[in-house]
Amino acid sequence: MQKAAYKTKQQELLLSYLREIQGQHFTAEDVRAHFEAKNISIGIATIYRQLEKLVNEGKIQKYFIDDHSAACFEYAGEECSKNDHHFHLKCELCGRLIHLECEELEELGGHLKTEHGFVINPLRTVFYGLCTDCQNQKEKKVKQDE
Amino acid sequence: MQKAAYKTKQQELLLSYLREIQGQHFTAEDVRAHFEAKNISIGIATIYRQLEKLVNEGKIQKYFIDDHSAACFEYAGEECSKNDHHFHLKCELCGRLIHLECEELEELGGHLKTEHGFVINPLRTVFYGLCTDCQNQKEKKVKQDE
DNA sequence: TATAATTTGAGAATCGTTATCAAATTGGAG
DNA sequence: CTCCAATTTGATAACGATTCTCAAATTATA
Repeated sequence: MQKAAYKTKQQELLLSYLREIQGQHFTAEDVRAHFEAKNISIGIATIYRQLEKLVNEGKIQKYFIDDHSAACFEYAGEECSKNDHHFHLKCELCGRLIHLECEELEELGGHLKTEHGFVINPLRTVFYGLCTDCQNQKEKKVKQDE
Repeated sequence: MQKAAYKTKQQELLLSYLREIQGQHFTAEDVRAHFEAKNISIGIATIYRQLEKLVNEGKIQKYFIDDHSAACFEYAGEECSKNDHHFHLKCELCGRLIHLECEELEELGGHLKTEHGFVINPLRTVFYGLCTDCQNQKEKKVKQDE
């Protein structure tokens, strides 16, 4: 038996905010700050609860980007959230999170499945490394240090 | 100027333990528990400090596997620690962490570099998904629920 | 409008990790 | 060996993100 779901003001407020910032990454604290700035009071516990619910429903994604810092969420939109299988690249230097849609990367899933018996979850998997800009910056820095 | 490095008992104890569990994953807490069991007292702060130092020296690797749970370390051995570029698969159901050495996966690095200008860091990147065993278990469970 | 189910939110609790700082240890120099 | 300065240790406090608790508020329903 499913729990009956009660609709609340807080849930609606959150959803409408998500639509506003569609495609952007945000933390629970970002949400809290947004509503505080608008003089709307929503408890942080409620925010975490609702975000978790939305994650479980597949409506938003949750990423663990930085070591032990805040979890990062993303609302990709009503339609694409379930079918959109893009991967994420995270630059370890500038912190940028890059969306990546790539056939070759999708093939990777097939390879892991057939050769290693592992079914990858693109919603959860993040590739860490250096983006183009930061590679250049790093080179410069190394030269400076020499 | 480099800080002079003083050798301490605690450092030696830690290193010899690392050699014991070479290739296995462990947390700071695991280390503490190990020494407690042997009635050797090493402060948790020291363990964290030494592990961090070894990470910076490239002697051990640090992984962020589970959401906000403890960081996971690994000592791959004196020789190979720097060249060893294996990836990790993490099963979201049973929590198992799987080492994966795979040429095709190494090619992935080349592709990301040439096509997307992104240099991947295998030490940091973890593939999430389901291992073979858990795929089967999950199927069973789904059937049960129907 | 009364009732029961559900959600909220303030604040406490948790947990891994880092910071603090006095006390202990280390490695040289004399 | 002994003294000294540099470094490391460890108990404990602090931290920050998140979860828990539970009474009060809100919601759907009869």
